Amino acid sequence: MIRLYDSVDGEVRELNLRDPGRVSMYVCGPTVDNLPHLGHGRFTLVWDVARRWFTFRGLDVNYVSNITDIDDKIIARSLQEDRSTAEVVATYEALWWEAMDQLGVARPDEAPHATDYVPEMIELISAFLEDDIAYTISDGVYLDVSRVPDYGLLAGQPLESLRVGARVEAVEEKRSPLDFALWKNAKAGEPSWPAPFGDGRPGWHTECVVMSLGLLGDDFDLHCGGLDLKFPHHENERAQAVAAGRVFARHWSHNGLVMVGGEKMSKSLGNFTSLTNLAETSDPRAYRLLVLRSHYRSPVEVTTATIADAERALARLDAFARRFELAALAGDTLEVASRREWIGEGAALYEEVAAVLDDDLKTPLAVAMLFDALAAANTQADAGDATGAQNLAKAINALFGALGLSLHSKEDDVDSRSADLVTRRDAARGAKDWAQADRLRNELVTLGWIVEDSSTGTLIRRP
RNA sequence: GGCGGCGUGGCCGAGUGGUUAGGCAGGGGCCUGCAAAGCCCCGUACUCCGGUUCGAAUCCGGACGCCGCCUCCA
Repeated sequence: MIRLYDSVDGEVRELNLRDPGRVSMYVCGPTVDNLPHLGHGRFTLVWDVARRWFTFRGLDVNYVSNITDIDDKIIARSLQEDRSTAEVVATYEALWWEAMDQLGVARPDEAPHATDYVPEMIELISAFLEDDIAYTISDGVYLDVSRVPDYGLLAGQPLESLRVGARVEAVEEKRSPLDFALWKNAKAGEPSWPAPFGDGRPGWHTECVVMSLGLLGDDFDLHCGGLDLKFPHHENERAQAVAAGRVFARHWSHNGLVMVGGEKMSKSLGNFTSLTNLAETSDPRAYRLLVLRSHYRSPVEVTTATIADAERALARLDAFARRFELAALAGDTLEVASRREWIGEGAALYEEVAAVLDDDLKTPLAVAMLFDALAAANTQADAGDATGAQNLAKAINALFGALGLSLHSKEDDVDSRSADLVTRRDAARGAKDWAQADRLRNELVTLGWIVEDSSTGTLIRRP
């Protein structure tokens, strides 16, 4: 039984699935108008972990996450870069998937593009106009939120208090400042699609409702995204579904934001670090570990210091993997618990970790338990209980793998010159010729190796 | 102004009515020819003021500070 916080109820409750054993989840994806930043990294990591965990527990997960490929920002970028919106989209979408691969975020089962769903959006908007739920003004078509029962459900506020808080009205013709654009009339030089209510392009809130319902069907299980999308984006998605008489998401879940210097990281504040830059300056697994060590709903401060902290913790995990010769897990294939062996203390560990992860994905607790288990396995091995330690180590590896974190004990390619130096050093050490052994060690260090002595002789690895 | 959330040891970051979260850093020890790496051990913290309680960092009230959303944002 999986329990998860629901953003509408404001409490943790059992994940009540439409079809038992199957999870349909929709995660609001990026607008590809710029380099993906750490905030995007967090939401993709958080929901990747959720997906992996559900799968690990034997649920059949259908994971859909969109790519927004038409939007004001994309148009602005195409003007700025003096090339077509299609080229802008191609560039930044490629960078997006590259960043996802580097983070070890598994590809969604489906990654729909907004522009592939324009006919469906037009159909929906036409129906709204027919029912007078939407209205046309000079620059486009808007949804009349007063026609939507329970508008404000996600915001946790009634329509009236939202209206009071609404900021400067951009379009005075709107009936209410809260009414939002379903369709934006085409301007010269902008991409547009023909529609009975005028050529133009879809508003942001319309694509997600069409794609989520289209691919997952009515009453799908889980709608996820960053906390900053809760209102108005998700509110407006839901408003359209309700207005169309469709049953929308059974559960809503939102991840906390990435903070930098106490402020939210965002495109609009311009205080972002790109994932591309992160991958260049650190082991991408460090960010996953950092994300796992904070609860998904909490804000997390990401700095070079906290990333470096995670990298050092990772070094310890890697050393553990080397000691127990653990297989590298957590690739593109999602792990499933039933395919692994759980023996002795490993089985007990799995029970404990599963209990906290099933309960609102308490990854920080799970990670703490895994570190405790790591120390226990080391102690057992030191005491000579190789079998017990190995069982525990395998479980630890499998559970980190379940969360998408690979403890890789990868072998570095050793060139013949280095291999020769290793052989000669072992010979020198055998002959207790310490001066020669130290000289050979220095040579290896100069070649960029970390040199370690072991019971089987000199070991070298890359930093 | 409305709604939501937060304030924990040097840093990051969990959790909880009374037993050490965990990681990193730091200290000690083991191993080692010396190193390196690794392993083991060590921290008694919870913004402030009241209250409830045998007992609160954990519950309640208040204060102060901070953050998010109400505008595009993951």
